[in-house]
Amino acid sequence: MAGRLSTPGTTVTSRALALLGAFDEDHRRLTLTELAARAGLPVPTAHRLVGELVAWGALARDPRGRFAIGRRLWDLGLLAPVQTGLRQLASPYLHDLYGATLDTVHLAVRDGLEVLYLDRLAGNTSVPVVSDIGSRLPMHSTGVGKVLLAHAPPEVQADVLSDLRRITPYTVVQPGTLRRQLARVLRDDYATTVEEMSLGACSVAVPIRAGSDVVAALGIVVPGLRNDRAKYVAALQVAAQGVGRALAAARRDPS
Amino acid sequence: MAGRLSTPGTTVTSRALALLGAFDEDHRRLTLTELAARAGLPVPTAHRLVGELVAWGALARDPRGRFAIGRRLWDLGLLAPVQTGLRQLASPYLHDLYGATLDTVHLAVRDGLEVLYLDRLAGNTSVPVVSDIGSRLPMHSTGVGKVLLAHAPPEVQADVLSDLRRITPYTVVQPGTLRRQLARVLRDDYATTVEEMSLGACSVAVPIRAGSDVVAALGIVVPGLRNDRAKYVAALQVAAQGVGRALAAARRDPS
DNA sequence: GCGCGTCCTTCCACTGACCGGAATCGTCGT
DNA sequence: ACGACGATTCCGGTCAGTGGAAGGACGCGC
Repeated sequence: MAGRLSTPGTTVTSRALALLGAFDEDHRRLTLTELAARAGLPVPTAHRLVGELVAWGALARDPRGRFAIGRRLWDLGLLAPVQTGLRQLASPYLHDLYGATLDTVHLAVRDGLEVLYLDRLAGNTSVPVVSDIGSRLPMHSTGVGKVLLAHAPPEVQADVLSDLRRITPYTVVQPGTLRRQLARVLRDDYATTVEEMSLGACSVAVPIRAGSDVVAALGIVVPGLRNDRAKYVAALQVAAQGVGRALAAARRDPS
Repeated sequence: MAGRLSTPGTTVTSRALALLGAFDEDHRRLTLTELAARAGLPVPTAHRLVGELVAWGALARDPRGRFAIGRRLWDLGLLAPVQTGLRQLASPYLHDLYGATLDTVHLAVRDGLEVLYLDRLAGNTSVPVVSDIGSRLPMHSTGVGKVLLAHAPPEVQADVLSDLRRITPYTVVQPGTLRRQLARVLRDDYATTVEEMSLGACSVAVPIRAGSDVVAALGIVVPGLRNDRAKYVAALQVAAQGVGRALAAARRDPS
C-alpha cells in the first residue's frame, strides 16, 4: 500500500528546484508545510528533500524552525557571470554619479520582457522609488527600460508593445506613441520618463555599451525634470562611457 | 549490460547540488566535462542533470557552450535572510560614510572562524584592498575581523587564536598579543590594523549592535593612520549607531 | 581532404533509490 | 487534558535514474 503516486515525468531534480522556487520576495521564510504546498509536494517528500538542501547549505533553518535561503546559495548567486562582473565594474561609476547628484541611481539589464535591476544607490530624497536590487519592472514605464527596449531585438519590442499595462495616469500605453519615443531614444541616446512608473518620480537613462552592443542601462530618478535635463544626461553619459571602457578593458584581459 | 553502478547512498539531489558546488571563485565557467569531473559524476549523468538545471534557470550556457551560474540563482541568493536585510538597511549609512571619507568602506559579519564581507564601497584611492563582496578573510588580520572576534564566543576565539597564519610581516601571530588587542577592542569599542592584511593598507572598524548583541562590523581601509584616527572612529561610530537604530526599528516592525 | 582528438548528445535495459500514505511524535493554545 | 497543527519516522512497491556504449559535431594539424 505504499508505492509511488507522483505524476510521471517529474524528476527529483525538478522537485528540489521547485522547493527553491517556493521562495520569493514575499515569502523569504516558510514552514515545511507551506514549502511543501507551494512546491506542490507531499509533506514527507518535501521533508526529505529539504533535509538534503539544508545539509548542503542551500537552505537554512531559523531559530523558529522555519526555512530560508541559505548562505551557500547567496555565495553562488554572487558567481553569476554577467551581473556580478558588470555590477562590480560599474560600482565606482555609480558612486561617482551618486556623489555628484545625490539622487537615486540605477544599473539595470534586460531580462526577457522586463527590466532587471542589478544595483541601486538610494538617494536621500523622498522620491518614491519602487525598484530594488534583484527586482523586475516593465520596460515601457521606466527610463532604463526604454533604453534597453530601444536596443532590443524587434521580436522583443513587438512582444512588449503588444501589452502595455497602465501603471499611473501618465504611463504610455499607446504602441504608436511608445514606438516614436523609442526612435527618439536611438537618435538622442537617452530616455526619460515623467511619472510613468510612480507619481512624483521622473527619470533619465542612458545605454551602457560593450563595443557596439548595448549591454545595460544606467538611470537616475529625480523628483522633477525642469531645465536641468541636459545636466543629468551629461553626467550619465560620462559614467556610462566609463563603465563601457572598463568593460572593454576587462573583456580583453581574462574571460 | 547497463545497470546502476553509482555508489550507494548518493541521492539525486546531492548530485545536483554537487554540480552547483563545482562552481567557485576560480571556476565561474565550466564545460560539461569539467563540470562532471569536478562533481565526481559520469558525463552522461551530469549532462542530464545539468539540462534540468539549465531549464529551470539555475545554470546558464554562455555563447561558447560553457555553463555558469544562472540568473535565477542570483535572484534567490538575494533572498537570503540575514545578509540581505542587513545589507539593505546599512546601505545608506555606508554611502554616507563613503561620501564623507572617499575611502573603501566595508560591512562584514562573522561566518564560522572567518569574516564574511557583505558589502563594499570601493574607494578611488590606490590602497590595495583584497576583500570583495562575498569573500571571506581571516579574522586576526582585518579590522572588522578583530571587532567580530572580540565579541565572539570564547570557543571561537580559542579556535582562531590557536592558528594565526602570517600574511604580511606585520600580521599579529602571537596569541598573547592578539588577546591583549582584543581586550582593548572591547574597552575602546573599535579596532585597528596596520598593514596586517596587505602592505600599504591600514584599517579602522567598529561593531554594529542590535540591542546589546554585536551582529556585524563596519570598517574603513585607508592608506595610513596618523593623527586622524579619532576622526575615522567618530565617523564610523555615527554610522554604526545609525545602522543599529535602523535594525532595531526594523526588528520591531515586521517579523 | 582526411584522420584524429575532444567534447557533446542520444540510447536503453537493469535495478536500488525514491515515493508518499499512514502512523507517531512534539508543541502549542485553550 | 485535549484537540489541532506541524514535524518526523516507517516501509514495501516500483519506476525514475543510471552510465557504458555508440554516434555526432566540431576544430586542428598535416
